[in-house]
Amino acid sequence: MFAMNALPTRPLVLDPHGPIEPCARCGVRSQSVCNAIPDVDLKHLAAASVTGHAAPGTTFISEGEPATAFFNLSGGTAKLYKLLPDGRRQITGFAGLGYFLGLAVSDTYAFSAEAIEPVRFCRFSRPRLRTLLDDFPAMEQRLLQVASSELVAAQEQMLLLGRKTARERVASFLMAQAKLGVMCQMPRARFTLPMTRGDIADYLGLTVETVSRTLTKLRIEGLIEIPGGADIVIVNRSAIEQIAGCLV
Amino acid sequence: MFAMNALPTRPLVLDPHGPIEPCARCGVRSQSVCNAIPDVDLKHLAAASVTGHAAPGTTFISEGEPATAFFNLSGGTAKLYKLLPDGRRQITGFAGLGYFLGLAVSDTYAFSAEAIEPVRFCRFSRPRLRTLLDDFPAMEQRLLQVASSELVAAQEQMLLLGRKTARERVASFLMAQAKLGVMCQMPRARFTLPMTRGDIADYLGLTVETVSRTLTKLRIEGLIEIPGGADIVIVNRSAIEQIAGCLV
DNA sequence: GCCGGGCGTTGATCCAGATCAAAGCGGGCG
DNA sequence: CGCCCGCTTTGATCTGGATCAACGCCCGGC
Repeated sequence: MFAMNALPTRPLVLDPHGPIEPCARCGVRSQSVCNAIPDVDLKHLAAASVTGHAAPGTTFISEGEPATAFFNLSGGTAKLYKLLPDGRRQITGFAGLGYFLGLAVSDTYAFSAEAIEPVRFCRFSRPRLRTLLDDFPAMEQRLLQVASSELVAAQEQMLLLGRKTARERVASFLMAQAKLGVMCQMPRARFTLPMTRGDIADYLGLTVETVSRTLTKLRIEGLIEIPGGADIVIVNRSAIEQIAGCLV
Repeated sequence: MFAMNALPTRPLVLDPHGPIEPCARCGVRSQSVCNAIPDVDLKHLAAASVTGHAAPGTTFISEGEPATAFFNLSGGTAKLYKLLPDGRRQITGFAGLGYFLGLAVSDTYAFSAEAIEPVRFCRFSRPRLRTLLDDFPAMEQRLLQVASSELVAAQEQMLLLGRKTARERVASFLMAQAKLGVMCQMPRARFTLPMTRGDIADYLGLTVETVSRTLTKLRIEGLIEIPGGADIVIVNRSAIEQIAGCLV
């Protein structure tokens, strides 16, 4: 809950004698809004959603289309973006494991979502989710938690887009990627970027050329290594953090 | 609710025979999350909050400080901003009537808030609000609605900051200001900006000079008029909308 | 093996907006 | 009333990142 105590995280260990239901065996339930539903009620959760998938390059949510459903990612990564009429694109975020997609007040999606790695998801129709939320206020509470933390992330991104230099943006991005999925732990020194340079550029409000040049510069300075185009090794974490300009 | 039907808006008309309580007489209840609380329970709402105010220039929320309370604005306007260590500032939004402030997952505020017009607010301590939300799930639902729409606005602002030109940013800003508080109606052709050029610059990711020059250019082109420094008249709305690049 | 296309890098040049500088212009206060 | 200070505007110049251009690499299809 926004600034309230976080709900306890459900351990990944599964009860082998428990019900054999999709949701009970879901590996990402512990990381998603679904863990607000108690085990005994998982059948309602399973009944409210259908699973699906999207191949890389596939757009499974289109900005402006009627918002008929919500998605909960159970595998892969997607990019979320908005377009200007002339094709300029701003990626507003990358959605990974457990990410809940589709929060929107209006009747149409406010952004598009395209898979960049093979994506698997649970799909909730609007009425189904509404019913589910009415039955399980804890899930609504969890959604508010999620929305609040995304809001904080969005504000951080506004600071980046409005006031940081290219160098600071790239450093911030690298630190954020290093910390991905490693809650409350040391950021990983090595990781693989699932997105292209073009995606990074559209996320950071830069051009491909600037992203490439900036990464090269950091590499030449010995702050990072780039073994393969997509792999990054943070050699000097504190320097990158300092360039990033704040915690992030 | 995110993409669900909006809750009915409570009419401003007050029952003269109703209870004489601060919340019952609150002029902005109809526009705030408080209207999720039914009339008969207003005494709980009133008991959970205390009113306060902040003079222009006063910072009443400081980024990084312990998040001890939430605020609901009942008068005036505030700017919300984040700072970089060297003083660069990004205004993430302006909070007006009925705006709910303080949504944050962590224990500290993620942004600062400073009054730009005399601000009046209701202040909820965290435990009090938690109790209130547990007692009135409808209010939690309303908060999720609010958070979702702010998220959409934040994404729109990311598009602006990452991909729009100065001219497009200023035009978008003017359209947004024209539409402020005029839900589902025609935007006002004339309005007064409560913030300085510097604030606008820090909101749009530009400098004061660029904001000033861009406004002057729009004025010379006959698209707007600027009778006093703070007053704006939209002369050619469709042209401004077109420059803004999309609905906004 | 060869070809083609997407991605990434690097170089040269350009320009929108930043920076530096200075002059109006109110409006509050002594 | 007049001064002062903060806001705004305008002008001159500079520059970070965009744009334009070209090439290398990898990989998948034939």
